[in-house]
Amino acid sequence: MIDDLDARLIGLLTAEPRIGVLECSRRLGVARGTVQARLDRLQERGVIRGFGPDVDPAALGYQVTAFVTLEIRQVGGHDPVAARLAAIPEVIEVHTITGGGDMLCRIVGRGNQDLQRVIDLIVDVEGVQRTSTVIALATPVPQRTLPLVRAATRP
Amino acid sequence: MIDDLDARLIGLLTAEPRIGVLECSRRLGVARGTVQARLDRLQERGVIRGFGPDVDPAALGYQVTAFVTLEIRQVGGHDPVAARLAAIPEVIEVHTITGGGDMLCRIVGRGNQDLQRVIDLIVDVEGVQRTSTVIALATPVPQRTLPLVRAATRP
DNA sequence: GGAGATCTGTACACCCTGCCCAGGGAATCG
DNA sequence: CGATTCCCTGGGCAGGGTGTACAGATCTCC
Repeated sequence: MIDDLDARLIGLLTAEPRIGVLECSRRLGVARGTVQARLDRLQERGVIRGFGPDVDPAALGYQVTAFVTLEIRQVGGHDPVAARLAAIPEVIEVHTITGGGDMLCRIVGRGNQDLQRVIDLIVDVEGVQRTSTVIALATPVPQRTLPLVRAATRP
Repeated sequence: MIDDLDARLIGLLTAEPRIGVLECSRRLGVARGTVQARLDRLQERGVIRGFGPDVDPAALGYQVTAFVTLEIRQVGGHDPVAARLAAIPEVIEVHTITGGGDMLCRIVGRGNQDLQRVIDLIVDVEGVQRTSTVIALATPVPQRTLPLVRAATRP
């Protein structure tokens, strides 16, 4: 599925995204063309989705993160609700889920008070019946995929 | 906080991460030095954390995502638990939270059966008392920050 | 043992990057 | 109001990276 060289390449790019293909080849001890081919294939296969800028909401003033579990009215299905949620900028991510709730959203706000405003926006969404919110106080493990990449490596 | 030009720049880089500074300046209709300066400042201020490769766990074989709420034993605090969770590659993200539970983790697995293995690993973590898992069935809104960037723009 | 895939080393043309500078606005401050 | 400061522009320069192609050496799997 993934190679040791691939894993090291991803690790290197994660640690220092600014370096180019040539520098990668030097650090990894392989030819430049190899790095280029690997990168192309990783992107082709979808392992690497892209190199988009990693924006920090906190630096934008959105310093509070919360997770909202939604119960929605069964008629109409999830899609219309998801579409309306997507129209709210502070809604960062939406999943449909198993279990007690129907959907799980990650949202952000400029503060606890602002968070209330966002939650109100969500409650007002057509089809949403009940919400339950937990606030993220700290993030001991920020989002990461590197350990996964290493774990997925089969030499 | 953030400028319209900044927002357009981030939007452009999100849409086409491969383009360089010069191409950005052409598309935005500003001087190259300006783009360079903006980018530097955005990174300096932490708005852009970096340009790391965006790895898709699904393409690595981890096709199931789930959210696990943990209750932990109060003695000892969160940190030791977080450290042990961080040692599990399939644990992608950990937050401490308000409300019924104490921690919220995002985890992935190669399938529902593999997910059970990961959950067992978490249950076995010293200090974890109870867990409650919801599986993500679909992701109508994948993680995004662009709308936030636009919302944060003050001209 | 052979076919197909992959890596290496190299070469070439192009143009992008990082950096610096002088000048012109525009906004802020006293 | 004048002065200061900040930011953008347009330009130039040196250096090196990128995309691409190709032949030969290895490797791998059937």
